[in-house]
Amino acid sequence: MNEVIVGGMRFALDLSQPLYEQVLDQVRSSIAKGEIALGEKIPSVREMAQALKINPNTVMRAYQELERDGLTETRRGQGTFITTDAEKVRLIRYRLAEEAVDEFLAKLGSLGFTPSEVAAILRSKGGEA
Amino acid sequence: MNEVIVGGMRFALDLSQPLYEQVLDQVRSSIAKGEIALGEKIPSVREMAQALKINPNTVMRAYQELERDGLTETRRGQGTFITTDAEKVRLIRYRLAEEAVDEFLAKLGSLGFTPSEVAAILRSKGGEA
DNA sequence: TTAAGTGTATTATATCACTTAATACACTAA
DNA sequence: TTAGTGTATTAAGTGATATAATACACTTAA
Repeated sequence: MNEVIVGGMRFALDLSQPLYEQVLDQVRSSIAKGEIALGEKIPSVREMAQALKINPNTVMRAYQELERDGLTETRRGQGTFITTDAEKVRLIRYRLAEEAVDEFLAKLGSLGFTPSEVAAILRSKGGEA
Repeated sequence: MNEVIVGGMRFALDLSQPLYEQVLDQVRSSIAKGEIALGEKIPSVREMAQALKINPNTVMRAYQELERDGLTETRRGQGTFITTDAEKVRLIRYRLAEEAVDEFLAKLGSLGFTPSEVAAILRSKGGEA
């Protein structure tokens, strides 16, 4: 398994993807799902790095991207905090969903599947869709 | 644009992805869509490389992966040909679709979307879904 | 037999993204 | 003052990707 729980978030890092992306995705996912309360402090760069056994610079890269997205606010000397703007979280969550949908439809389209065929596949997988 | 047509396939290479993957995806897509007839010969490694202005080794890597997937058959001294096994093409096409669906559902799930919400987003995008 | 065109293999080199390491600085709170 | 924050810098290493230059085995057709 190799799972680590830090700041209420579950990490299972592997080598299939850049580490900073995995950290970024996990934190973003926790925010989007509302598993972390707005305004809450997330683990410091050093604490996260030590817990995940990766370099602080790698954690920094993930944290900086979160701030660029507006999902976190960093306060020098204090730490990194989830934004208190619920609307911002909602918008980013929906934007990420749209990107995933577009990418998905493009990929299925490149395989020659029509929209109704896509719907049929989805029904056979995810329950009702 | 920077589009190139080779062997009836349209290529628009960029730097967002490995070149060999882009070549692989394009050829595979053409096969899956039936834009290339079964048993048909595709451009030689050297011809493709010259047309796309990339290294023959890079084309080779894409062609070898196609053969490993069973989508092509290579005949030393003759060239690379699309498989004549329609069932094999059908299976691989569906396998790729399933992979895309699983990845898509996982990503939306990590953002906290329920299956019905996913369906709603799809309806608002791709027509009916 | 020869020549041209196939797939294939090898070796070397270069570049880039990613990651680590070590260190230092600015700021905040106790 | 001290410990814990975010942040910046410089150096180094690794692996994937891509190119370059050659060479070899095979097939086809002249």
